Amino acid sequence: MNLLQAMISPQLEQMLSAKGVEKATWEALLQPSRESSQGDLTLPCFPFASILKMAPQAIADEFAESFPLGDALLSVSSVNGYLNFKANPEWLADAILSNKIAVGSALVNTGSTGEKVLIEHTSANPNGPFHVGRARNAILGDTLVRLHRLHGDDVRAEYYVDDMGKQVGVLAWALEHLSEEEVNELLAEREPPSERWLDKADHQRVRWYQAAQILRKDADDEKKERIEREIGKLVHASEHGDVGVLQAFESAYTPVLEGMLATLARLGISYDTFTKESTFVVDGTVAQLMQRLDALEIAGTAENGAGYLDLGQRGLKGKTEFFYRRGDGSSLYATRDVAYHMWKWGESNRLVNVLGEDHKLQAKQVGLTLEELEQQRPEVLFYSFIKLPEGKMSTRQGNVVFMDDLLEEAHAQASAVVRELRPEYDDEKVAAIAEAVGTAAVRFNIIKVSPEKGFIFRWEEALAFEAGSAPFIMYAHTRACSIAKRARSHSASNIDCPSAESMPDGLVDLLRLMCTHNDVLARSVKEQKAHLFALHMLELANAYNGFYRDCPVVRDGQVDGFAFAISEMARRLMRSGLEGLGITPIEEM
RNA sequence: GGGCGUGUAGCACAGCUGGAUAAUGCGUCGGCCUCCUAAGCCGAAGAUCGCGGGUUCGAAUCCUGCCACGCCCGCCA
Repeated sequence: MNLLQAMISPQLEQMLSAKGVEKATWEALLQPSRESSQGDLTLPCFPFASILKMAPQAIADEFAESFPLGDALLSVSSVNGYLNFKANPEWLADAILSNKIAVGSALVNTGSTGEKVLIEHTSANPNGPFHVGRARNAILGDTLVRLHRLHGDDVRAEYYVDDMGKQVGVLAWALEHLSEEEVNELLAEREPPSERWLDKADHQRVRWYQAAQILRKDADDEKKERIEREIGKLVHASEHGDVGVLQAFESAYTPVLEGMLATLARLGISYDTFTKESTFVVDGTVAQLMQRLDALEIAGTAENGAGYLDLGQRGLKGKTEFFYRRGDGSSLYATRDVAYHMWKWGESNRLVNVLGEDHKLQAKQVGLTLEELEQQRPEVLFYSFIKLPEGKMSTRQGNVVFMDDLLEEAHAQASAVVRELRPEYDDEKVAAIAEAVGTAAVRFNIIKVSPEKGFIFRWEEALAFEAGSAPFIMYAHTRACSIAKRARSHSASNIDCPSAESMPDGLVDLLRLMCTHNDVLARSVKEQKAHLFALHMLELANAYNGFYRDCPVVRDGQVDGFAFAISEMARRLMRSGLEGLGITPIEEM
């Protein structure tokens, strides 16, 4: 609790330095109490024992005895060598009601922190619809974008469009050379495409891509060779910046990308800018970059003229050669990525990338190369893949759960719940609630676990609507909304803060939690850990439910001005926090 | 073989810049709707923190060895 920490630190410093304990030795030790029953901040006194030649318990006793309480503290106690500081809830209430807790907005760039952040996420190859595995990137990335905005950073969400190279080349080749009948025949053994997505280009065109992949693997040798030659020619042309080929690629993938973006839009995910990979080839910066790399001390040349950096000299273990130019002189994906990052550094002063764990080595190579060019490396958030109980998801092989299908299913199940619980709602209202709840549940299920944890997708977990899920937080928010609606139609008493002794637990817990809200957000953004904030939002909702239980706002036609003011502040924090997680804060459900 | 990551109650997951009785959800068992939305609230049971060493006043957290799982080790993207 930074609010409290700022209050007691000067006093602590004075008392400890008088005893000869430097600030550096205790500052990091003062931390939030583990158990809320213990207090709000705790200082373990064990490390001081050897300096002061006293038992930890005795040190804690002495400080507890002499520490001045002032307005902010309710108590300072000594337990087993720990010094526990408990905030006075009256002081916390005052801090909350005098706007010391920032509510913020996840939807607009206020730039109040002065920090400019460019977050690149998703950047999926535009060759087919999003499956749940690929969507983890977008959900993680978009949540980071929103949390940074909520925190007050000036954020730009960027999608790097892979508009050249093999994947798009295969798609373009297939659309050019394969008829619908051929595609259907090649995919005859696969599950037929869903009727639902007949008019969605990502679902349609991916079949051409899949059919081509089958041909590349299973056709007779002569045909295989011919296909590889044709695709290779396209890829080669694209990598040399052939404008005609790049345009053909673009018309092949654009409808697919649009379909993918439509899926993401349903999840509330959008981008500020799209940058095409080919940009840096066409404008010559990649060629310039390769010349600069050639001149580096650690650069080397292979027999066929290919260029590489020996990153082993910079500490890279394992395979130390990083190739940035092929024997034919063309660039590689990673080379273009270096050029892209150099450009990005010109656009922003903090770079964050969201990448799958399979990109770890590549990101390291790009990072080391950037440093070699006297640039900084970006911050990277890696995530593990989402697997199906049957194994890994793969667009190529077709064993996937499509995001579009998951969202439909989520909507349907949420809809069934609303109809059962609120039979009085009309169809339109049910649909709106079901959409908000369904998409929120899907997002939250992914965001609440830490990214490096690989997890297995299970329908029943993705569609959980109970405690521990998005609807739990949404529900607490609707409670606050309905209280507000009711309170506004009654007369209210003055805002008089009750005495600390008369406050029920539910109120105290909520006050304390609200006072950590900004701390958690700051840490979440600093460390790029969205799940910390997600879990905090669950706690906030839980605390609001406790407040709801213990503190009636409207009683006997009279509004308790203080309780209402606290409820309103909690409602605003829940609202902006929900938006920060990409959840629509609906007012009824 | 090498590099990186993960391993915490039946299941899932937090904590991992060392600090008190390892937090939470699902599931299980028991209680609460004449009272601001019960998608809720209250309570109970359930954990050799993968295994073995080490450092420390103190280890789920740091070091080390081993085991299991995942990802990577292309002049692919």
